[in-house]
Amino acid sequence: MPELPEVETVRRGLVPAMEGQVIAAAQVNRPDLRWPLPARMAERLTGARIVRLGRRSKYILADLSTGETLIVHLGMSGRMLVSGVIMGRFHHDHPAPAKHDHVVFDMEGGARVTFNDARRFGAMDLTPTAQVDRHWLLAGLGPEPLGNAFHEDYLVARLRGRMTPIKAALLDQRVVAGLGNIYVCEVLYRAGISPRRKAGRIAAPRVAGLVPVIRDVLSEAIAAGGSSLRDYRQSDGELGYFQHDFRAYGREGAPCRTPGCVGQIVRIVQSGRSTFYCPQCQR
DNA sequence: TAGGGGACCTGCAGGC
DNA sequence: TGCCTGCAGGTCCCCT
Repeated sequence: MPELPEVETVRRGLVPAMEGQVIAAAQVNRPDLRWPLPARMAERLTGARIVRLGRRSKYILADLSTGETLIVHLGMSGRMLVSGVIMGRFHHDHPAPAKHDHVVFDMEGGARVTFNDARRFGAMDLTPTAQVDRHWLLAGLGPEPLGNAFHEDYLVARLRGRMTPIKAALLDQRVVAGLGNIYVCEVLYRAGISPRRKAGRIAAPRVAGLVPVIRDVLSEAIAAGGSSLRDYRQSDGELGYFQHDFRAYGREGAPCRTPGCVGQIVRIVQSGRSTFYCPQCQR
């Protein structure tokens, strides 16, 4: 799935087409995504202006003039595709409907935003904007990794005593919100920490050292437009480029890129998820 | 309470 | 060419 950098890239791609614009029509083609879409969603969205398009973790949040916020999660294969905008100008040419186009937003300005999700792991919900932080999907999330609440002391304290592998601990959205399988692999590779290590057994200075690495990896990925693997595309259909910078993920059998290391990247399975790391230099 | 694994759904790649 | 199998970026839920 799109992880934080991919979701942020999608959000930025949607801003010109959606922020400040009125939803002229919303069409629900299939209401049974991961969970059923909210009741009368099309009616509740039609005529609403999107006041602000934000993000929390891997969720896109569209604050509406009606006092509600539309929460969108892309799941593993969800896309928000924009049509009808070329070089910042609106027109009314849209591609033919495609399989898995589950929700379509026609904006008053002429843009069309289509939510397409083959695997239907994605989700949408509507909730009062004033209470969005208390929504059950968002209430338990940890701090944003690029925000001020995520710092060295926090992470050291949060992982103290935890006997789960560091890989699983960083994937825990209650610890830090927005990391997924790919970027956790990259972070641990750059930090030189084995994904098998028990989180609570890693020395505090090394745990603290994860914070700037996490920030760097995510910032670089956002700057590159995310990474395009299998299902993910940006909102304009373009590919992201960060996958070209992967040092561990997907490189099973390839030589380690750490200077002076003669090891090879190996793939193991942790909690049913692929983990890529170098056993030589990740300790 | 924490941790591990299964399930959800569909498309794609690779092997036969 | 067609069928079968395994795998995939997330996250909830159940069991231990």
